Amino acid sequence: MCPIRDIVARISDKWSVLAIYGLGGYGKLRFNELKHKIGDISQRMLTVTLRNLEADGLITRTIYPQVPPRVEYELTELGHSLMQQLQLFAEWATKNGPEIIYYREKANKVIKDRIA
Amino acid sequence: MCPIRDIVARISDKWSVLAIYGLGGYGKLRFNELKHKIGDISQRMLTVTLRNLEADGLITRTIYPQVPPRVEYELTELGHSLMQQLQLFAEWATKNGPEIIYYREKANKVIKDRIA
DNA sequence: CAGTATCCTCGTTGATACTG
DNA sequence: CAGTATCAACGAGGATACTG
Repeated sequence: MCPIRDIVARISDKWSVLAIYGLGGYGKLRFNELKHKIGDISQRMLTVTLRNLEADGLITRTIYPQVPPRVEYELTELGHSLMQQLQLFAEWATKNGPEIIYYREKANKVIKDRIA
Repeated sequence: MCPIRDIVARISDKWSVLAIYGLGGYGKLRFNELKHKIGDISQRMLTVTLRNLEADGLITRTIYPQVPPRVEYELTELGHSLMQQLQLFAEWATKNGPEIIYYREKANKVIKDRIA
């Protein structure tokens, strides 16, 4: 319905963000290189995520007809634009994250106290 | 592990964003007022979402000891700060959303063509 | 190497019913 | 009014095995 809600849904996906960050920070990457940068992503989810990002015009997928296969992923201009937005948000999170964590732990403590 | 990832996870939640937007746009709101603004959220999910946001110090929850009960929710300063970040992102989405939608539909078309 | 195909689990969500 | 409690369903996501 709402277009913004639609975009946010795709963007807010954990794996999408990590993939974009990976490509944004290192430029062109092969499948397993990116997988290694992200670390704890399954092969399946990386494939799905990359296909979605490609369908949205955020990354390009270049296949080199070799054996063994070589596929490289890279942010498009649109992808870089999004990356910059994410970067802005990351700065906010870095600055305000500790305060949120502080409140969150304080709330947890209350719960623990109730149990005890 | 990563604190940013942690914050993003909470922020990227669909209902959290909509609740923050509701409170950001209308100021102080009662439970059912907010529920109505959001529209398609279940009572349960609104309760859960608001509790989480409260625990993170993003909103305040004020109970007025009356019958029937009256509870008001409002963004904290931290919540407003986050709201501004979301606003920035919304602007980006408004500007670039159509392009993403365009690519996405084009990709869907290809898939449909393959099936046909 | 870069996937695809399958299965299976686990968490999130929604519906429903009840309450201070 | 503003919840809480419970349950059931659904789908995202992980593990594994196979392939061009």
